[in-house]
Amino acid sequence: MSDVVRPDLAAMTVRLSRALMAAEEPVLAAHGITMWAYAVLTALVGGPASSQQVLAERIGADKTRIIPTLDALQQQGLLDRVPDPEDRRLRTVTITPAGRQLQQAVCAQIQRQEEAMLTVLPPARRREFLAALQQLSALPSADLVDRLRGAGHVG
Amino acid sequence: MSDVVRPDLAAMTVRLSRALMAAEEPVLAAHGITMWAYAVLTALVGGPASSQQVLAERIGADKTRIIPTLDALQQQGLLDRVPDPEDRRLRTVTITPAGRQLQQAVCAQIQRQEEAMLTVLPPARRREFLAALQQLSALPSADLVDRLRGAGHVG
DNA sequence: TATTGTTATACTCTATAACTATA
DNA sequence: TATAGTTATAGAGTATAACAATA
Repeated sequence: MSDVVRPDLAAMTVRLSRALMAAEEPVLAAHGITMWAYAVLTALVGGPASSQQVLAERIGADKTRIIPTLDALQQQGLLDRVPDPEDRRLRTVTITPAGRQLQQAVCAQIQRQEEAMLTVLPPARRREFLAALQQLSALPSADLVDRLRGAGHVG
Repeated sequence: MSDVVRPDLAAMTVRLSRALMAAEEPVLAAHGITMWAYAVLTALVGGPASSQQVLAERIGADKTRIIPTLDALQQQGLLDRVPDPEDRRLRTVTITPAGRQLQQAVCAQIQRQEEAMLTVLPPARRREFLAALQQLSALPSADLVDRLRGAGHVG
């Protein structure tokens, strides 16, 4: 199994990620939002965040890092920050209809681009690639790390 | 085709990349080299680089960015920089036997970790995932960008 | 003059640590 | 006292531009 020569996974995924992000940039710019803003909106599509910290963790960011982004999005009317009546330290973050609409528009355009790239892959391979990617990236971070660290006990 | 809901490719690959890089760090540190140093050594395994600029481009870096890395690797006896006799502006960069040995050791350890992670995938899916990743990351950057930008003219 | 390797500077991004308010 | 949100500061990482050597 290990005598098959291949580049490291990290090298390949980083390379791919860079190309994908570079392709996203003009789309995002055309809609007047940043990559982080898009990440925030996408995280809110599935439902409100009970606090800004929870929201930050959900997108792999620090709580301090998303504050300017939240300010901008709120000013643009794309999300709301409402103090939690039960604990006024917390702010529930909710996407607005305008925010949802923008996210959907950007998402559709980005995924259209991605599909164009994926046409290089034969249909079956493309299907399995997407499934594998979803499966791996759906793992909790801790699980991913554990699996990576646990090399040697390969069953 | 486009009514299948999935996260953006970039979101998934970036997430994966971060986990993979985090797992590589302790391995690299244990061998006394950085991520960029490992990238340089890996790029040289297949053969010498005709110039530092060529080498930099091969790993997606700027020519100025890898100079401290090259200094360190040379001092560690892991690569050689030899002025090209035909054009003394150029420096041919070659990996040394020690460098090759180190790269192989690190690579083996990293890929053992990666294999452990990939065991979550059914065998067929894992095979297609690796094949797809190699196919996509083997595309020249320009091709990748073109394919991404060219959404709509899907042939 | 144009290009490689090098260095130095400026800029962006990120992480850390204080500060305010609520509990 | 502990925690959420905020702000400010410091640090790492990156990009840009200038410089010396060679063509």
